[in-house]
Amino acid sequence: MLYDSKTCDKKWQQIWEKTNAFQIKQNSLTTKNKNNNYYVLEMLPYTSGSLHMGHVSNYTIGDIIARFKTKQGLNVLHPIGWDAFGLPAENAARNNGLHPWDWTFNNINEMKKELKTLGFSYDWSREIATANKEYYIWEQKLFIQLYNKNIAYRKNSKVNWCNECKTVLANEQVEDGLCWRCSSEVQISSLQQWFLRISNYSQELLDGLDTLKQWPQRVIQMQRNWIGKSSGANVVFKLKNPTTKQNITTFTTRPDTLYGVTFLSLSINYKELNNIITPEHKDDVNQFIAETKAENAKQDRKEKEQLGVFTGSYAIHPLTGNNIPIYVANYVLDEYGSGALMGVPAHDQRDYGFANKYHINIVPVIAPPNTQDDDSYELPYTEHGTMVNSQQFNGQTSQQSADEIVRLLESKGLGNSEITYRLHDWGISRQRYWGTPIPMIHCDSCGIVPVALEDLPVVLPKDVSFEGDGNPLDRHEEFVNTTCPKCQAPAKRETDTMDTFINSSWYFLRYCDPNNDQSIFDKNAVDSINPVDTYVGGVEHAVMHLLYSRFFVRILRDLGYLSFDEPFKHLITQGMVCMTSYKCPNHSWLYPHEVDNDRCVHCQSVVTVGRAEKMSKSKNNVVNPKEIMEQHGVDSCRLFTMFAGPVDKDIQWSQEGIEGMKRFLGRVYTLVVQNKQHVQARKYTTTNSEISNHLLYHINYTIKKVTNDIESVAFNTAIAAIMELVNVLYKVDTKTLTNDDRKLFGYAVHSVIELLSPFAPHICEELNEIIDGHTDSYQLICKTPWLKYDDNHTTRNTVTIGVQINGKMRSTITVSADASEDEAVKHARQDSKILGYIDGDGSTLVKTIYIKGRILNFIVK
RNA sequence: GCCGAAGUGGUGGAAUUGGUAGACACGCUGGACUCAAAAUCCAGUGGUAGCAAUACCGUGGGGGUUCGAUUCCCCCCUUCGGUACCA
Repeated sequence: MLYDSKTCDKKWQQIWEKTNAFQIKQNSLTTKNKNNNYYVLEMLPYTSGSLHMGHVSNYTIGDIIARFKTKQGLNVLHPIGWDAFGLPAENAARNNGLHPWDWTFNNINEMKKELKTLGFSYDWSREIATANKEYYIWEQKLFIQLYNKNIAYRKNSKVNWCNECKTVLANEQVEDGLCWRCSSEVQISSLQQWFLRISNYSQELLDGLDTLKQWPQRVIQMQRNWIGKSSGANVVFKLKNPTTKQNITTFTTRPDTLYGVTFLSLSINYKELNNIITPEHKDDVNQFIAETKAENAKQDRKEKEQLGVFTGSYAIHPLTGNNIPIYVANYVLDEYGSGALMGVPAHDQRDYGFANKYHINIVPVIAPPNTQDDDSYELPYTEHGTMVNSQQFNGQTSQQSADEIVRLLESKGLGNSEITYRLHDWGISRQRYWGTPIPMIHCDSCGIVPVALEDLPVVLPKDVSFEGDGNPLDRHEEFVNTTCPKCQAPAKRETDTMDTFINSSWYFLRYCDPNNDQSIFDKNAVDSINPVDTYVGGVEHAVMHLLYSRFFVRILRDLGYLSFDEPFKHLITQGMVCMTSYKCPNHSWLYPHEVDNDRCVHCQSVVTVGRAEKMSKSKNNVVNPKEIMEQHGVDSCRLFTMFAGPVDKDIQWSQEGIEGMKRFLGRVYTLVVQNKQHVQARKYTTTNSEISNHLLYHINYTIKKVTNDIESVAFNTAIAAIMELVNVLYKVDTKTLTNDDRKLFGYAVHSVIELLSPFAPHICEELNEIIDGHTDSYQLICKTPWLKYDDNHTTRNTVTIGVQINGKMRSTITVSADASEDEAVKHARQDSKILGYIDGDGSTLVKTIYIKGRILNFIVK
């Protein structure tokens, strides 16, 4: 190895920093420059303590694009910051006695140091941390505006409650229905909490998905299903012996199946339930409810058997007047629809199972199309078809009948058409310390009153105690006790803080104007470079973070802060970095370096080698980026994570793999340094010699391939193409070349550095300096323009195509790229193997299929 | 459970959108260089049979469409991500 990655990495990182190579000028963020501005963003890191390989791969993807777009002449914004609020900081405080503030900012310092040794092209002057009051003041101001517009509101909602710890538990803190800390049983209790009306935007968030042409289809699909629009109808069932004035309203997406309703089922929390159960069924139903609640608290997501119990009451079918038994069932959701379902066992899988179990009637009302009267068909039949057993609708198609049945119900006042969404309002209250304080005050006489704007920010106090139960803010007298802004009477401050997803729903806008202390951000600056052109992050954020950000941009738009609809134009979701785990029978999980030849280095026991899975500290299957950088250099590591596979797939860490990358970089270094004179004398010329044509093809083909592959985020194949070019250049014997061809060869070698520079920026800067450092025109390679290609030289003149007999590969022929079918057939007929099949005994050629440049297929009989 | 993905040699992966399966790497084998090793360079490398030419098999499993399927359709298996208070 001729070059020393350690000193080289550091040298260029310092030069980039000293020359402010990646800072973008604030005055360039004006809508006049919109076409020349480009925004590359990676999801902001949570301040967990140290970087892991997932971060490295995430930020490398963004960095490659940022460097590529810069070389293409665009004005690139590439910022970084910290997602600093959240539960883990509070857990650290309880476990280690470290204040969340200290824990978080120590972590930021450490991670920042590590990030800087990776040489990413960040504009560090725009760094933000969401736990700073300069950041969260704007969330508080916004919250008050949303409260005044009735987008923020309070309602009762359920939480996991641990009676032992006297605290609300996150879902993550509940294990098998038990508190993770004290293992006591978790209760579900109800609290007044703050919500944002994201449901007002359900339809718009759904429609917006159609405009996101550069998002992965799977993410679009997940969001679409998450919003979960269904069109259908409300159907009202009156009670047979009314014990309450309330009718039961059910929601159905299939009003066409109404005549097949043979039971109703209610959720265990149905509000009128007590009035519906008959006295003789009370004990059964109450026992069932208790069992179901216990079962639900377990939170395992295994398949649960559909269970129910009869209430003793009957409803009246709105069209037939039949008696319909009413059940309570464990599979009815109370958040969706009205908490009541109409059961149509003949045409719904779940209802069918339920009816069979409890011996309820099954009445088919839709037959598959073209079914004869005496045909039998399998139930449940869930498709559309022809109406049967449905009075005047018999014989019609079910699609047509659906509308007519709804109209009939409407005329009787027993139903209406309705659109529902699965998406429900966003609960943003957290009964926790480490978050943005919700700027509200509870006054005995005035009720809920927003904090006066001039009193913002409501600063999160530092002097809190984590000894004791619940939210530390509740015990902070100074914080809690305040005066009502309206009547000046003593009042209590809201102690709930905001969900951290709020912090990450708008940070990308603040980067555009991070130091503004007059306003959340300058509208012109934000409009000049948004939506974010390329956004890179994990697919685990497909729904929540990415949906909340889309919601926030719409809120801000409607308040006049910006003038676009969608936050992210192109979304790249990257996979996880995985690693094999090793377990020793005596020493539990081992680090990779504790394993030698599948044996534990401590006790020589044979270790269990697990499948590669997400790197996690608990399994010791982690590699520390810091050590890798020191051992192998930044560029090898970047190259490995990008070469290991497509960016959106999980990659498996491998020691051998990174050594291979190091070897490749060594080859590049040697190639350039050994041919220094030719590269310095480089010139793009053509002499029409064989070698000249050969080089021209490879130069232009590779530039085109790498350019297109970066545009389509296929970094693994881009790197492979550069490797191929390097292999080709190694085979050239420069001694036999003419002077002109040698200059072209120099150009080819130089193009390797240019093309590789977004991927391996440090070594390419070094080589660029070795070649051109002494010249007047020298500039950093991160600033030199991206290479152009000549499309006349990106394809070969001759191609080798396959020759098939009846679709089976039998031979290949080499013909000119645009050879006609006749020419190709003529060539193939000179091949004795082929000839044997075509003109062999008893075989006749019946058809020839020729696809230019691809395949020649003879069909013989 | 529900929603969304993935499955190709010993390994990671490639395959211009239905057209030569295995590019590029890792590993392995052999060779060159060396007193030797490392490093480097060169060559070979899907499986089975064969000295070879070649033949057959082969993209998680089973079926289908097609002259031709890793690619399109149906069924199944396994693994992973999300599931609204982890971020």
